[in-house]
Amino acid sequence: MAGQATQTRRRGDTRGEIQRAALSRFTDQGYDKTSLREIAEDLGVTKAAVYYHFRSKEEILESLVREMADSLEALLDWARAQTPSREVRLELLRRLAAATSGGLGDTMRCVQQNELALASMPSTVDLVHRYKQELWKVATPPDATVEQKLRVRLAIMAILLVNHGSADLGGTAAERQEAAQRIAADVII
Amino acid sequence: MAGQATQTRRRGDTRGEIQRAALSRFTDQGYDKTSLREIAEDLGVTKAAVYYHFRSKEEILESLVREMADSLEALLDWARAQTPSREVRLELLRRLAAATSGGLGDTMRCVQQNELALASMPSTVDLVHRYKQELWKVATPPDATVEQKLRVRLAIMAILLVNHGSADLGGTAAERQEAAQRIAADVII
DNA sequence: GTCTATAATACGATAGAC
DNA sequence: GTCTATCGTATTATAGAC
Repeated sequence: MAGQATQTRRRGDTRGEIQRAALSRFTDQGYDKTSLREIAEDLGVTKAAVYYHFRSKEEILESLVREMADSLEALLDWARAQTPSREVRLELLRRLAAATSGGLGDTMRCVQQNELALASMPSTVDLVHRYKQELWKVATPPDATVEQKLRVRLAIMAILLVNHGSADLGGTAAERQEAAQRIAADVII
Repeated sequence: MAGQATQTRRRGDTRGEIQRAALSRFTDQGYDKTSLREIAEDLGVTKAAVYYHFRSKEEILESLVREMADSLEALLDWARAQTPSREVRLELLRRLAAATSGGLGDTMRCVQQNELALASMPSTVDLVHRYKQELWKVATPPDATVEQKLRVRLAIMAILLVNHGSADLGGTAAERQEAAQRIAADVII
């Protein structure tokens, strides 16, 4: 998957292609187990070419994390502009599901899968942690108890969970998404 | 943390010490980012000494996975001997919480944190996958819908979630555990 | 922008002395 | 059972030609 091996080395979006190849590899085999040689060969260039577009391997992952942060920012901005209520929180979860069905979902999955690798990257550890906290915060009632906070986190996990893997649950992707929304609505106070 | 740096190189449980040091390192920094040199130095020996007790780095992680599997087996055996009912499933979750409060929890956390590294280890990928499925299976009603299956997985996640990290939820560890049990009871049909 | 070539380093793993 | 010493390999990253 992912690559295009040979030929087709004509387009001028090498930087973007590197990001896409890296996203795929990082998600499937992990950041540590992915070498720059693999990424380069996926698009038919050499390692040195990759180093023209990114100063380091870390910087590739960092660029993906920043894209995720930017996408999430829009969602957070919307939520912060609302008056907190249960209906707003449920709408936030619906919007999160919609957003993570697209490209944002792939990046979030990559970030999630490589949480440990990111934890030892000074340039991104704070960013990842901050956005996780922010998402929890806007989805949680202001006066929430410990149990209510935990409920919110589980609701978010339900949404994110069905966006990848989970095919072994059976049913279609749409059915799984609807099930996750029902559970989220049920678990949130 | 974890280590004892120098001195104290007297006891005859080097194999166990290697496992403990590896468990700690693998959990905190990840399997890939942990070198055998680090593990060896944690207990004040050399890499070569580690290779006397384990044939490879993989074998260390493998030994931890097998210990986890053995601990889980007891839980699964109990569950399989019961007549499926909601009360039995809730009791299973209580027993899971109790088991994962002890040493099993540390190993499960390590396995969870290194899911991606384990996925590329032929010797353990099947074992991990099998035990995850088995745990889901015994906790799920025989005729469960997609939504009910998802609910069971979330209940299990709630239990495992509060067993590590989650300190930022506030409250004591016991309070978080009780909250998780209440949510599990609430989310399970 | 992409190449070839290579430096510098760290790793997993082994051999053989003690 | 632990040591010293080392092998072979792969990696990240750089220098300089084109």
